Amino acid sequence: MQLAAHPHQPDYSPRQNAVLDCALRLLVDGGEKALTTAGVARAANCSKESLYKWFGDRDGLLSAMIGFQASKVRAFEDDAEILTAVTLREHLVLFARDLLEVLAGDVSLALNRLAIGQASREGSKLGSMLQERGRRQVGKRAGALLEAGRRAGLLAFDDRDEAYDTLYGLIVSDLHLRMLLGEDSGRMAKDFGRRAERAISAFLRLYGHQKGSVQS
Amino acid sequence: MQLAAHPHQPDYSPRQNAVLDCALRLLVDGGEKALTTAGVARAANCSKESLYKWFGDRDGLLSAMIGFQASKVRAFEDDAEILTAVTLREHLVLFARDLLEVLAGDVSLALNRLAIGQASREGSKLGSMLQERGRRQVGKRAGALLEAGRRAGLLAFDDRDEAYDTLYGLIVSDLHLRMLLGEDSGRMAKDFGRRAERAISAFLRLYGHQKGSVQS
DNA sequence: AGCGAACCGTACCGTACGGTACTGTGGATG
DNA sequence: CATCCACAGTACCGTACGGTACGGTTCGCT
Repeated sequence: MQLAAHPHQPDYSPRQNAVLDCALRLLVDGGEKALTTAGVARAANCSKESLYKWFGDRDGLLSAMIGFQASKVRAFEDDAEILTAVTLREHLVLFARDLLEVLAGDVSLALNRLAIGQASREGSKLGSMLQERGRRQVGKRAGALLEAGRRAGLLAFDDRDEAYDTLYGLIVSDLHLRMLLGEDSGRMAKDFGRRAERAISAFLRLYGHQKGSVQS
Repeated sequence: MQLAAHPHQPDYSPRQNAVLDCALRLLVDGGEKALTTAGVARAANCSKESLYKWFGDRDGLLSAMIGFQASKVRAFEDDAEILTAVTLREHLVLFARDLLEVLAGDVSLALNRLAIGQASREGSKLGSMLQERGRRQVGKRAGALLEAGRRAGLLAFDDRDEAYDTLYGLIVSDLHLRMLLGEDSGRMAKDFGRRAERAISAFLRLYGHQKGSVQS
């Protein structure tokens, strides 16, 4: 039998999605402080009563926003093509660039700031939600890529999670945190290409199976 | 009269430092939401009026808290001893462990959450303050270590900042962000040793001079 | 046309917070 | 002892927000 596409997700109506979109825009522009129920209602041309009817309370709205945003990221399945040393490198670099651009996105930054702000009090679940919906998805794509590279004899590692952790660190380092702290993300976005190349070169030197290191 | 030790820092009185300590404790326990002026005054047995007299307003209090906490981290100057491949590795592993433990500290986590939460609105300056006081200090220590390693012929790199960026990424990866998002820092703290060893091994494979495999 | 559900707009309530003003008090100084 | 000062404690004010209630309107259904 066929399972529902998103069993865990309430999957709101188009109207409600539009409201969530407005709420996200509001959050991006003004931070969490600007995300008031009255503000969302005004921006989305809906009533506060409807907000509470649809999302329960403010926390419900926040959770819905995260779920909504996560539902917009496409799975980006890598088709199983024949990997060579060159194509693997290309795929890795592409992955690195995509990852950096996702992390630098203003919506991503705003949601991460929101979840981090709520992480202090117990039982917020926003952090784990973002972790689950965000990083796990990205990690799955990277994991498949690494696995394919190993099957093709191009990569050598024992623990896939460990290799992915190294890959992630080489690509991102503390750049994500610095952007979260307010450093201008647009200014550093022009270095993403060079950074991705650098990180993948290092990763391949660490985990590549061929003897001589290759670089472009 | 004796000059102040830190010209850039207001350098508050002992009483005010005690108040800042109470405020930090409050922030660690309950997050930013719990850090109210009335709460700080109650916890520190002082009056709100004194708080405003000493720190101006709430933002001044937050800045003072960051400055106060930063003033407590010691510079940790590495003495210029003769580096060998073994001692360099030991120093790097020690640095990695220290870095991880600092990042996992509850005060550090709370302050980073605070700064990130304030980063959305313009002109907060808290993020850059934390960046300046925190990472720059750590980076200076690491930079000196890397430089010493290069002078001793044990490391090979052109750009010190780039090498440090790689080192940082290998050590921390997304662990800092995950802790900021609420993941239990205590549970993962027991892996810091293994993680530090792993990261330094990888770093030395990338930048070590004893074997081949070096290029720009 | 009649009806009811969904919903918008707004007014309202309780609360909590940032910031200010006032009063009392202990302690130093002359 | 008289004076001054820094401070604690508290009461107070304006505001803003989360959440609720209610009247009016649209729209689909019978």
